[in-house]
Amino acid sequence: MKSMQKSDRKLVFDQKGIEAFAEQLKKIRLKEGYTQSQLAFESGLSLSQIARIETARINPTLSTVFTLARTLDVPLMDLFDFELPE
Amino acid sequence: MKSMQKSDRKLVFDQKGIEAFAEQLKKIRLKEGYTQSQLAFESGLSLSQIARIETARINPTLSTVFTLARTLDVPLMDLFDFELPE
DNA sequence: CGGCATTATAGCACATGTGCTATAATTGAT
DNA sequence: ATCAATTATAGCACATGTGCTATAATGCCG
Repeated sequence: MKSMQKSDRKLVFDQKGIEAFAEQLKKIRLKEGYTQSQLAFESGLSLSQIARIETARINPTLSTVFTLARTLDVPLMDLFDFELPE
Repeated sequence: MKSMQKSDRKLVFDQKGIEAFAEQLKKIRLKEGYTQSQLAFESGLSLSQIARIETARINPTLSTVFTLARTLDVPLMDLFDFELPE
């Protein structure tokens, strides 16, 4: 049969970049002294979402990242203070 | 009938933040001397997507933003060098 | 004004982000 | 090794990001 093929148009999922961000978030979360659970609660994001981001399973939206920055009370730039791979 | 109601769980769409980012992207795109069309072509993103981002109609993903930063050849931080509203 | 480039909208199909809930796996302290 | 806290996975439903194509609106220069 013909199917099960994925569409051929390539969507954007930058695994390397997403991993770099995951690392950065974790670093800052720990530095600011939050558990994933606390961060989830205080931000209003779901715990599963925090975990998925830190394990680089998803490609979060800007709004989500903005929420994280506000909750962690760090300048937005801090979350992006890393070298973007390739 | 009962429906047409939106789900009550609130998803994240940070209109203010998204607008601030839209502005920042446009500023940098112009400074680097790109038209939306060129940026779309060189990045591999669709032109409609670029327009939707700069008019703050959508909430882009990190991967999309990473692609933009690479194409514009600016450090990631530059795209986030603005004050996050509220 | 006319014509061209640029930007903005729109609608569809498909892929995926997000919340929710539950469960498993890992870690740390004693 | 046990117990508690923390982190990671999983699956569902729903909302929405993205590519594509086409068209409209705007800007700009002659």
